[in-house]
Amino acid sequence: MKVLLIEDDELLAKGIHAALVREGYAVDHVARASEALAMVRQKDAAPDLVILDLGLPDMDGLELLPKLRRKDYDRPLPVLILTARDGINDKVAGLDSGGDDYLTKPFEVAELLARLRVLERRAGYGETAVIQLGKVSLDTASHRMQVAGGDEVELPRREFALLRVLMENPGRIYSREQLNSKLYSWDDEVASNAVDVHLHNLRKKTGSDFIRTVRGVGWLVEKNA
Amino acid sequence: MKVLLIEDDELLAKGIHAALVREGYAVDHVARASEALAMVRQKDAAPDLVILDLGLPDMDGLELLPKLRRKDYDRPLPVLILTARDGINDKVAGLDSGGDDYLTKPFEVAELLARLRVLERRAGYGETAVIQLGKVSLDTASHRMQVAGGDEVELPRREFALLRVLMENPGRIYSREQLNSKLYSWDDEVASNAVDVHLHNLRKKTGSDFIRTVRGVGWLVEKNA
DNA sequence: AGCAGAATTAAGGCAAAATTAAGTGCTGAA
DNA sequence: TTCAGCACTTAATTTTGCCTTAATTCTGCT
Repeated sequence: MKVLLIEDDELLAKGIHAALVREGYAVDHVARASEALAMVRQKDAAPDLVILDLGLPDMDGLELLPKLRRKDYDRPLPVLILTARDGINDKVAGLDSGGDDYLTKPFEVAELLARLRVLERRAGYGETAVIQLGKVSLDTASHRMQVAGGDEVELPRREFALLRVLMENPGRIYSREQLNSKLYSWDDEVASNAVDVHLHNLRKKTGSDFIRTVRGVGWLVEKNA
Repeated sequence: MKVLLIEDDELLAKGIHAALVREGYAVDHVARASEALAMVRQKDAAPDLVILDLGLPDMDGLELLPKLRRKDYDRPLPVLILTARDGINDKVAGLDSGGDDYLTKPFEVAELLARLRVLERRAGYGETAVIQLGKVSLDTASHRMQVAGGDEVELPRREFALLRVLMENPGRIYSREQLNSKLYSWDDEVASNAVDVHLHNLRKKTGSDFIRTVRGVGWLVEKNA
């Protein structure tokens, strides 16, 4: 699930960015309306959701909004609008009909995440309970995995967490440290090759070519097959 | 299934509370709107249904209604509204669209229970009164269970509540904390392995492979067989 | 060849879950 | 009102199987 974050306040952007990444979203961040339009027009890398802060330097946010939406999408592109708590609210509220939502600053990060989930659902991204990549599919509700017509296998906690991270962002390389921090809470960091072992055990189940190694950098699963 | 009862008449509240508990619901009871909002915001222990008496001391019930709903992001939160038989009815009826229901005082407890079941069903908890999964079927009205041509057994309250939660969302894993919050109300939280014991007793009746364990995560029943 | 990073393997510790049994309280019947 | 029986909780004990550790082998790169 790719999110385009349009926000010119560096600090705020950083915070939101971090929270989104932690939730497993892929995030593109831009600070100007023109860049935003460019991102939206990309063929294959277009975002699935937009978070738009009104009050950008180069264009009025409300002006940008219809342009974001106007593209020839197969889906409506849902926009979560961030706005200060003042008169602008009224205008924004009027826009709400479009399948978008808005949030007044200041807000809790948890609420932002919740609203995003609602938007996703409304836009027809059914609960992404099953991630399917190549011959491997992973059911995130039941923690079970299936390989190309084989039996369903239940994955233990850590293996599931690991595979989920990799499959939720196919094509992205995760370093050993990143995987460690995804699997372990900060206060129980692990001082050995536990991740390697879990990777090994996963590969026994997925087939050895599903998780690729990039020596010296990290691991990934391919975006397509 | 956890119900939040918002009612300032002590006597009435007591009666409803008892009836609900007898049915196997976990009940949280509050007398003021502010407390109600606090309950709804709880992460894992949020209620699944609300019974709201209009005419609270600290806030107009109709005012409270949208606030209740707004706070629940993941599912629509169904509300059963209790109201006196007078002019207010009209307004309430107008609100009905939201998937809620209302009941005019005085009413029979049996009717209240029936309406609750309707609300549950409408909110997508159980399609039907009988949930059937593999060789096990559960009648949510009579609390009876049947396994593959065996005899019908009546389940005790807690076992019923537990099995119901699991069977209403097959394929989904419930953690120990989640099950606890579904079975017990706030002021009665249990500090031991009661859930484990009920699971054990259920498995004696359903067969040991019907409820599956995901170690370190929780329990589930299979979506299909 | 040598080295660093990655893969493999096996074993032991340990936390989570299952099990059992006993005790408490409630309910309904005599 | 008392008593019997059931449901439920508590607590202690056993069992299970995941996770980590650590030692060793393998691989690709310089």
